[in-house]
Amino acid sequence: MAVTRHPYTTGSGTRGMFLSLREEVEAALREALSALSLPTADLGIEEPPEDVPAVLASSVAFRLAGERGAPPPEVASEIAAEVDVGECAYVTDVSTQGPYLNFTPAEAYYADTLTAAGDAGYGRLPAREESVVVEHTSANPTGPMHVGRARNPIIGDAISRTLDLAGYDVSRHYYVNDAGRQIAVFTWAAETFDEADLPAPERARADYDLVRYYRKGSSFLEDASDTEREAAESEIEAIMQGLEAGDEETHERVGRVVDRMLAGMRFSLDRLPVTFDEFVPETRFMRNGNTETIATRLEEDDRAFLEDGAWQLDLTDYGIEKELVFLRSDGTSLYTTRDLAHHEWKFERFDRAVTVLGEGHMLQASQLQAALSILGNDTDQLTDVLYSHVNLPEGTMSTREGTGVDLDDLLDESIARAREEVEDRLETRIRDDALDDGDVARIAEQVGIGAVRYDIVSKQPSKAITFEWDRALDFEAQSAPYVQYVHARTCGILAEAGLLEEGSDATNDDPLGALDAIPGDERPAGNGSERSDAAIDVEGIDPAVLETPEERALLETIARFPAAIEAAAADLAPHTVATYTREIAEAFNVFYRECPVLEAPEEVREARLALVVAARHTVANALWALGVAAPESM
RNA sequence: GGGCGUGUGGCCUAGCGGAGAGGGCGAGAGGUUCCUAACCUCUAGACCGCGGGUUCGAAUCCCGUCACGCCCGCCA
Repeated sequence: MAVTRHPYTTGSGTRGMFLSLREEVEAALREALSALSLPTADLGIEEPPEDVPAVLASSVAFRLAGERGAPPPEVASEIAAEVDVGECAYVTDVSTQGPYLNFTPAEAYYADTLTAAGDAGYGRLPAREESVVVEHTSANPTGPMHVGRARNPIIGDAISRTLDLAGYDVSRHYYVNDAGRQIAVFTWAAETFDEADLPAPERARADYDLVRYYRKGSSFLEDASDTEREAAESEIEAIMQGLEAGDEETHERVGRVVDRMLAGMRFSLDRLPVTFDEFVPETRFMRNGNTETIATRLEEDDRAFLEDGAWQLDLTDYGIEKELVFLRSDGTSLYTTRDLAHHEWKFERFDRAVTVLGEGHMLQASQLQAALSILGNDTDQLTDVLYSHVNLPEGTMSTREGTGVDLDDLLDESIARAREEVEDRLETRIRDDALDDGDVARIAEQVGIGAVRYDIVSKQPSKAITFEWDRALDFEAQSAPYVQYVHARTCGILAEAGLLEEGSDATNDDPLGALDAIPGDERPAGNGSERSDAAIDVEGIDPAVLETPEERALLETIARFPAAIEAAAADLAPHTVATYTREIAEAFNVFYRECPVLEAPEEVREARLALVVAARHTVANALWALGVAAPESM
């Protein structure tokens, strides 16, 4: 019996029909080329343009034309004649179109896709025995999160989710900078200045409260007289020395301020929602002596030298002109020295480490990699994902100077605009499902937050973004609501068919409850028990009745989802998942227009309902990977 | 000055060696007695910054050049 069902399934996930198809095509093509005594190094597998009725194609004939002494189309025919798809479960035919070989999927390709995507966990790849720690955000605890760095948690969280779906064992870390001069200044300022001399906080929250002291301290140091400054500097210096020496009282003083600040900042992150498995304090690596050990080990390297009393590392061997200072002349460590200890700690606990950081840290990051290598680590374990900061039209955003847009303000504004949108549409709404105030609030939250996240995650991190309100908060097509709407539409149909409990995600007054549509930190697991779901019995369904081009195109798009996750995980490129969501949303909308579901004849109706279920799972899980809510109604 | 990154229709963006360069916004024209029109269809608009090169084939690779961004602290 030919095994056509989930041939690559292990554990709870499946790699999907598209990847299976690709492997079959590769094998069949390789075999044909061998039979013709042609090289098989480059098979030229690619996805054909939209109007070509094939799922995969090959352009090998171009490359082999010279060797074969015949024009590419002729070589293509020759190869096609040799290809045997008899053993393939998912390929039914190979044909040529000029120099191209086109592979047509078999009926089982569509049938198995419909079955696989009937699982609520569709898109989850089989578990790998590989742990990854994703470090992201790690913003200095000196003030509220602002938009300039907002790409970090959003990209970092999407990478974490995508790796998770792809089968990795993922941990999310926030590395807390609770050492160093900035924090010493902050602690000194918080203990020194009087609340009465400060402006009112912008919000009643610890981070907005405390940042006033930090800003006050910074401006004081700029404007102070020499004697005032010297007095302040000696206190700041004392804090830094205390931290370096592992002094318990200093650590507590700093900790009080940092912990409060961080607790405040976490409110902003929770709204996205972005959460962490662990907050790793930088001082841990000073207190446990590892930073000191690192410095000692570095001193022993030939590339280390002492200049002006400071220990440095010559990194020209690694193509880095700028030497790395790892011990100041006063014997204290620097950020990178501690980060070295931090990374060795990560390497001991995880197979791989991914760090999401702003482009400004690039030199720093390459110095870190070089030094890690000198210390004998395998730096292939570490990958940096760099993003370009979000700037204002008038310049950069700065916590210290108080220039910039707070993330909270952006989210508030986005939700407010989304709410206006929902209310405007209420009047012309056709669907008879009587949204109540709770629904309006829920939808505004899901759409407002989703739009911000989607806007950021859908772009390549390396591209610069200049922040403009209207552009960031555009709810028109090619934004989160476009995709979210498709999910709501699938749910609408399923609810109408009695396959979904209507409004199941909308029945609470808790403002955070709106976030439940993202199954919290529960992952698409495969049992679908965490949320209302349409149980469809795929057994009695004949997928062959799904024969219109729109149905086929939608199924083909659904079939590619696991491959899209795999590629996004391999490249650490969640924006490609966003591109995918756009494609499936488009395919669904065309299907929706052309193919009535509920009014269709019995057999077609059942099959189309199964297709809607499959589309829903795919869209929901793709949005999950991006950290964008999937509303059941809007 | 050096290093890294980015340059795709008026604006934003995908594609990063192969089939007339996809989308979206904006502009123009249509579509709803029918599962939610936050939707769909059509039209106009691009010598993929510029100049060379490699290749059967370049937006994609290489070299040069220009523009913009970031970095070049005993800061983080």
